[in-house]
Amino acid sequence: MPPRSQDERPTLEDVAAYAGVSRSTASRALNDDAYVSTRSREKVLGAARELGYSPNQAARSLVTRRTGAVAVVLSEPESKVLDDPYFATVMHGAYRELSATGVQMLLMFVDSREDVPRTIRFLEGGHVDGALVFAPHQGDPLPTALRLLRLPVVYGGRPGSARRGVHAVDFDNRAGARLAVRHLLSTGRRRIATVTGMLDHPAASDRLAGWQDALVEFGLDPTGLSEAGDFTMPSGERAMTALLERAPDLDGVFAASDPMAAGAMRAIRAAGRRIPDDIGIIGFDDQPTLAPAMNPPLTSVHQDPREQIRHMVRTLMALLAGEQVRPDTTVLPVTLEVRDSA
Amino acid sequence: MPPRSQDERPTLEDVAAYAGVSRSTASRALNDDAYVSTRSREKVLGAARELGYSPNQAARSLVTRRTGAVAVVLSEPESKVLDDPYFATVMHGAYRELSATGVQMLLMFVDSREDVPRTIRFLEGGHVDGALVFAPHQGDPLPTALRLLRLPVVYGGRPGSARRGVHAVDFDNRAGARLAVRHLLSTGRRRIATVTGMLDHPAASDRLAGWQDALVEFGLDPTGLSEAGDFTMPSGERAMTALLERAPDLDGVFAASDPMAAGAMRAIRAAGRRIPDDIGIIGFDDQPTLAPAMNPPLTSVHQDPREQIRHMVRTLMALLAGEQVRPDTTVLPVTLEVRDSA
DNA sequence: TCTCGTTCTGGGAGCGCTCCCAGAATTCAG
DNA sequence: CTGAATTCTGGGAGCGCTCCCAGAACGAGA
Repeated sequence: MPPRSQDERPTLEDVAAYAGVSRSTASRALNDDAYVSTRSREKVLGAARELGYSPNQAARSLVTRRTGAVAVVLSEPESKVLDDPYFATVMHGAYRELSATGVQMLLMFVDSREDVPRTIRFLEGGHVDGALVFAPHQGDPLPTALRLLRLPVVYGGRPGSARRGVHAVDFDNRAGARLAVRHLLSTGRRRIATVTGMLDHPAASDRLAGWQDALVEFGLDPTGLSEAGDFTMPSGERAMTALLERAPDLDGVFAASDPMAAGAMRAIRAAGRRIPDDIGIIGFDDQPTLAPAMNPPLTSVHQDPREQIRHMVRTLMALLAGEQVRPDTTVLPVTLEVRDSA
Repeated sequence: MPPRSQDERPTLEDVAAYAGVSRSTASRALNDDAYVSTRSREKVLGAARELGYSPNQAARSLVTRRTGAVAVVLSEPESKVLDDPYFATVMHGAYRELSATGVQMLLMFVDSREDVPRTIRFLEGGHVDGALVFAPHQGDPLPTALRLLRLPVVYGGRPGSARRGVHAVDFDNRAGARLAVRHLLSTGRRRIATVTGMLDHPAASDRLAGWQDALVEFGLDPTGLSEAGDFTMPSGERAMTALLERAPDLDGVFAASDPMAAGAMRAIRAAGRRIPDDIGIIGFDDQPTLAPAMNPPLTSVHQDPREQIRHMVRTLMALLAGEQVRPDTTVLPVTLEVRDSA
């Protein structure tokens, strides 16, 4: 064996030679397998430290057929990902949870249909051991495509093209909406409208359903009090303007997202109505940069993305460990964060 | 060679056999090397498509000593990353740019000093070919640690522990601040305060310097009109309250971030002053979810993170291609987005 | 026709690791 | 003290790929 030059990375062979043992023993010591004497183990660990050894991941995964990496896939149009701090939280949380288990995180964005084949090709290319997927839209082709892969996948949120038999971790959007509307009702309001998100989005339709639940259970008629937005601020403003025109007597609004609530507030103000005196308003998501910064601070339904990602990672890890996990959707609770807007 | 079972991934050998050529020829065809006949190339490409072949990245990088992956490192305390849509934009932009050149993106967060050794170990472990690093704090140990690695690195923003000889892409924070203050001056305001970010952050001190520049060049005295915040909303409110107490006659504020501007607005309102009538206010970053959503919509210094990441990726790619790029800091221009707050 | 240069092809080696297996060293019971 | 069980070790094979090199095929010019 030729002596290895200074600036080349040491290999397992080098560590073994330095420790005076064989390659096999060195490997066993470093991966703490059984059947290694304390003496050898210590020599190997010492040698590794001294030489600054770090295993070549490529060589390792070539033989183990494991990459030690997991993909986090965000299937959302660009604007959504950019504007929504929820995704930043998710990414950060995923990183924390994954790196705690020694797994690397690969980020992938799927902006449009054209990105799907590339993404599939990558995922089936054996670059990752599993995937955490956020693909909330009804028509999203990704979940269908993923079905055909033999790759462990856990979804964040109910996947739009939801078939049975997938692992998913969702928030209780419906209960959250009920919570918001009941709070408005409890302050004496009776004409409560809603601005919905895109209804091909399960979270949006769940929130709409929750709003309706609460009104109906109180004996109120929801007809004509719902207007569609697309989760963005301008859409909230537009929808609210329409609602105010249609039902000038309304005294409460539940917006299915915080930015839409912000838009709605502008419309309300433009119509010369006061918040919360004339109209109470509640958002959803409790975005930490937005909701408390608004004027007045926005009452909003709070969810914990960190908790969601923790569940997702735990499930994926169990799957990777070969455990037989029953495919199911875990539903996480949400709470109401009361501020000044209602 | 035993026949490969249905559910195993095809290898290059399989593709070659299917196409009736050798492994070498198949490899050349797929990597479009020179010296492959059109006939063979077509047969190989057809076989690959038919078998659903995708190369084993581990095997490839074992021999090429290239991983085809780049790390994006965010060295910021958790809260900052969570709250700042800037980072979401950066991540998304980085993904776009990198995947366009066929490079995978690995995300890493460095929340605290304890994360540094783990990060270094990973980066020197040969998992990635290079790194894009955002490490803005003065005392951040990461840049120093990275110096010792033979790994191509490009910084986003002037690295805090800035030594000469690194590649970096920064925004013109100082000019941006001047722009903001000059705008306030142009509307007749003369008592213009500033709420700064953490001053161990180069961007914060540059913005402070720009504010001072503009006042001094106009013959005004900046003394006593600056108060430190930490880029967050509560800190903006606190700083503004202090400023109003100290200088009740002030008629303009330049906040070094949008959330601080939001906080400052609350303080101004709490003091019974009107925006922009009594006091004009300008932020920095032009956060798309925040600035236009505020009441009144916030005038803010606009920067384009996408442009920054594009530059960074381009530089890193040149470095990886072995080009001799002179280490230097590229400074990108910023503009003023005028809305209603000033 | 034969040569020579060019284009193209296939086999072998080897990247750094893990896993298997045979055999050496050690322990322990009888 | 012997023979088995147990613990430990080292060498070989091979993961799937790229790269090198020798040689085959194919022209064009003598």
